Amino acid sequence: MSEPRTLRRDARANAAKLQTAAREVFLAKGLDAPLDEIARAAGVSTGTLYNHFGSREALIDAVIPEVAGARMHALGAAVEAEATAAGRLQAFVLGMIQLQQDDPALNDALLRRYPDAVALTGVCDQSALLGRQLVRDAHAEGTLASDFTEDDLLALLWLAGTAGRDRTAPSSWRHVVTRSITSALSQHR
Amino acid sequence: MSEPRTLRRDARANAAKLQTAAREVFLAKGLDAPLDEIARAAGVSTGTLYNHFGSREALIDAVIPEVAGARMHALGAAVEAEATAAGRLQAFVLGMIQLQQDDPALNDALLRRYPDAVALTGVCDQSALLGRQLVRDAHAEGTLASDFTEDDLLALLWLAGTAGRDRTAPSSWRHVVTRSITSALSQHR
DNA sequence: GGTAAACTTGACAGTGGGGTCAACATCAGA
DNA sequence: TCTGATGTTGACCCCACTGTCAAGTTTACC
Repeated sequence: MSEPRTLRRDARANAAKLQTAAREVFLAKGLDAPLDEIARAAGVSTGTLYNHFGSREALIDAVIPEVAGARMHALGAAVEAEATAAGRLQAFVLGMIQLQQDDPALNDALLRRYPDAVALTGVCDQSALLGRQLVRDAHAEGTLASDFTEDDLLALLWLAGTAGRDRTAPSSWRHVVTRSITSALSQHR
Repeated sequence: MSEPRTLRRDARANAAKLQTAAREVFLAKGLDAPLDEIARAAGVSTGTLYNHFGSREALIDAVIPEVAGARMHALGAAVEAEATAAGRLQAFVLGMIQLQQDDPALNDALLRRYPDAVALTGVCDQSALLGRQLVRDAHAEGTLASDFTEDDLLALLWLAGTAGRDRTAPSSWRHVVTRSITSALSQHR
């Protein structure tokens, strides 16, 4: 791969089929789905997959950032709609948790399980930055306990993501996690 | 295995070496350590390990409940020493988290990663019962928010255990988790 | 329609674990 | 000391997955 700038028609079709299959399989099963399965779903051999993408990370990067970006964008809009910094932070946290639960791939992305997927990592970095900003805003507004730090927010989301990945998690992990943020938000003195 | 009630001297020695090795390796690396490694540490082949114990679960059960029981017992004593139900609950949570962090094997046990290790599961059940009782006591005492349930406590410990297992966990997960219980304890109206 | 370049295939090797078994070794007791 | 019951060995098979490559197929262009 790489030298010829235009792919042969069949090759282009295969690449497209692979991307479609990858999107589906990744979204359904998470970013650690067997590449085998993606190749099979695309009706192509694993060799072809490697020929086109060379690594799991590259395949992820070719497919997931777009989806993740769109989802994050939508969440960003919902967050903006809130009137107060406290409201925005809460909307952000609940929205992120929702995204993580709905979509194993996004969850894996946010947990940074594949740091070599650079494009995807970029999307996550942005969302982390947004989260940090929301924490700062809420602090400035005086509606977030000052000992709830930016890192605490990221840890909270990490916990939620990790719990969401694990089928053996007791279901009330949600209570525990959300209590942590809501209590920090209601302690505005 | 099984019919002869007295093992040959060398066989007994091997079983003992295996138990010692298993204790060490399990405590150091968690209950999912390769059995290979345990056999090697005992100076014995994997066949011998299987000959004596037949499965990972059986080996775990032969070795870990004793340690786990002792640790839990010590924690129980420390908890008893507290004057109030709130104090006992807090001591229990912090103590459990400490145990989970200090000892991957105990952590795996409490997360019930090997439910077929029945003896071990028994020990965990007991500690769960103690936790539930402490929640009920604190509710009765009026020092624990009534929407913090027994299941919430178990979920909290599950979260802590899971975070502790994962080297990629952001370190402030501890803040997040402990805030959840401390806020529920300080909301006694 | 023939040919070279581009592409695909699938069998294969590698990894890292679980578990088995026929052949070999050792022990205990007569 | 000899023998058979008891134990042990480690090569071997299994699984699921990653990644490679020589041989075969298809396309694009003359």
